[in-house]
Amino acid sequence: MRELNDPDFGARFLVAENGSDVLSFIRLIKEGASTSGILAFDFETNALKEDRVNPLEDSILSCSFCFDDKVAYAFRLQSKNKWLYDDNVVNCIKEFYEWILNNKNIKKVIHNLKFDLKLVWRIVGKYPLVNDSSWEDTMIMAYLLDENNSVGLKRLASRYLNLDGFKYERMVLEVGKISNMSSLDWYIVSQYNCADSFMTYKLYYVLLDKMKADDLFDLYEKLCRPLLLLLLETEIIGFKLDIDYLKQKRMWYRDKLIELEREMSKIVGFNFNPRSVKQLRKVFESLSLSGKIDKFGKTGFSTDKNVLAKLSKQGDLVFVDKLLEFKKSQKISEFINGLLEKQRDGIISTNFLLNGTVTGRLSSREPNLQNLPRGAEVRRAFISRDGCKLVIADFEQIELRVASFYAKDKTMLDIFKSGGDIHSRTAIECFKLNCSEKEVKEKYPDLRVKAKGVNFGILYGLSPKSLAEYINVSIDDAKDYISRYFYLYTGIKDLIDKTRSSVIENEYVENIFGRKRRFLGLKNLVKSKGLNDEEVSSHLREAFNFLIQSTAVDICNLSIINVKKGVLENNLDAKLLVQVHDEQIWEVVNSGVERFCSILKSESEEVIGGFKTPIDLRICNSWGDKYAD
DNA sequence: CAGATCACGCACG
DNA sequence: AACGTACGTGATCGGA
Repeated sequence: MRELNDPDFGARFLVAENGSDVLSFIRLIKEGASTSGILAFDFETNALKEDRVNPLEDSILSCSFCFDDKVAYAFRLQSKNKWLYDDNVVNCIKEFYEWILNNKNIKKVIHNLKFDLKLVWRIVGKYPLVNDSSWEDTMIMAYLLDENNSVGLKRLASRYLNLDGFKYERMVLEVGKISNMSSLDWYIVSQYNCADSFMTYKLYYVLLDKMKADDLFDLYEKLCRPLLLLLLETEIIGFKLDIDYLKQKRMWYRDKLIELEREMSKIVGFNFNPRSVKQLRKVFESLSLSGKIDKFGKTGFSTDKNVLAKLSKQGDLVFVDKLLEFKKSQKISEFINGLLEKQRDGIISTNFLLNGTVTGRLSSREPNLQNLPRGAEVRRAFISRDGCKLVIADFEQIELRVASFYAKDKTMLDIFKSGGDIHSRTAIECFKLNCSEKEVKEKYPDLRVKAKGVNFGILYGLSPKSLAEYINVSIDDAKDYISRYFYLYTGIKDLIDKTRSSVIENEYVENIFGRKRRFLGLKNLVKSKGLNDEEVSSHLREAFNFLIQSTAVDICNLSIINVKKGVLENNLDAKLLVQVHDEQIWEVVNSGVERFCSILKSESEEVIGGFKTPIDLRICNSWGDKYAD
């Protein structure tokens, strides 16, 4: 055993040097954690740089533990995915992690919970479920307290604890000069590891107090923590892919892109790379098309698909259409290639971030499963495992419903209550249509689409100018439409005004679940620059949109948690595979599908008492089935 | 010459 | 610019 004390931290950092040290550490930690009721822990893996880390594959180098503010323990685990100890010690280590998993009387505190629990899963093959309240994530706690700043452990330590965790990072980098931890001096890594679990331990109490003071504890306990554990399962099990289909499509698109490239070169008269904006501009010039483009970026005129679509409308331009086709195929093939690269044994697993947005939405990374192209082309590859179905649920127009809920707008509430068509109703009012709601869809489908744009645009805080551009009318007409909209839905207008004045006064907005979006310094900004300043109005738009977007997504996520709890209570086998904001996909064993669907309905459609949020529910074999009409 | 960074474009709700 | 995201590609630039 070696002692690497840190006077700045005021703590002892103890490092095991052999198997018997490990065994005695385990005894001490069990004893200490049982007494204090809390255990912070942290793993180091072989990748130091955040963007290269993969907890399902990287080597698990070491772990550290801290159960009071005096001492932290660290011991090594593996090197190149091989255990460093004999079987007896390895078994004790595994048993120790099982003990941690099973002991619900001890609070386990981790910075970035899902990451470390994936490593635990690799070691013992188990993970905690949604209803286990003995796990805490300081990263998510910090995020709820301050969505505007970094939630990195070192930054938090300096912000909240006045500790310089960065010094260890500097030491590690100094010794290593590279980002691969496995080649580093072990004692430096251990010190670093100890510092992490020590800081996590200390941070927990500080953040807990702050959360309670800020009324965020409920949101954390009822939503964030269960969601973390639920998504842990989602990420561990992954989504099954039809690999043969994807490989076939990859080939098909490879040929198609080459062919399109050839055809375009022939028209233009020289070879060029259609993926390059710079080369594309030259091509446009040589075809005398550049003069018709009125959209510009920092480096020249735009060649994006909207520009191309405009050009295409002006005349019969084979080249432009081929380029549009090329861009679309190029994009799809990027998705296909990405999936094939990242899948393992036919399973694709994403990483959901709970702190990836300022609105409480999740984000999805490596790969992003929340932005797959609509339609069956790519989504057809996402299939259920043998003996299972996919149950796909979509909340219908949840953001507009949330707006009507806050606004208590009678007109809008009535439309939703009676199952009316909100877009048609808006179209009638804005465009002075003289027909019934039902007739709009048939008689004026294009106006209904525009009204849909208005409905969503209002939630984003759209201006007359942008509306004018969007639906191609004069700014005066757009102004007229907007005032008609607000005349029809008076409550929405009031809600927007109320939200604006309240965010200026308080410098934050808060939704019904207590989630906050903070705008520090807004009051002074308004004072010095006025309400029409671009920065100010952008904050005000964001504030209103936050209220709607955050509430909608909190409802969706709470429904997921309720459904999963119902699944466990009823002993069903159903696992969430992916969440795309207002869409959830579950994998359900055939025999339980019917019961599952009724649980899903009952747990989703009234998350807030008295406020209905209906869902559209489908039973599918693949994600693409949704689009097969 | 590998790697970081920017600009662009585009996929989703 | 009408809110919130992730990411692949090409071009460019400066340091090993």
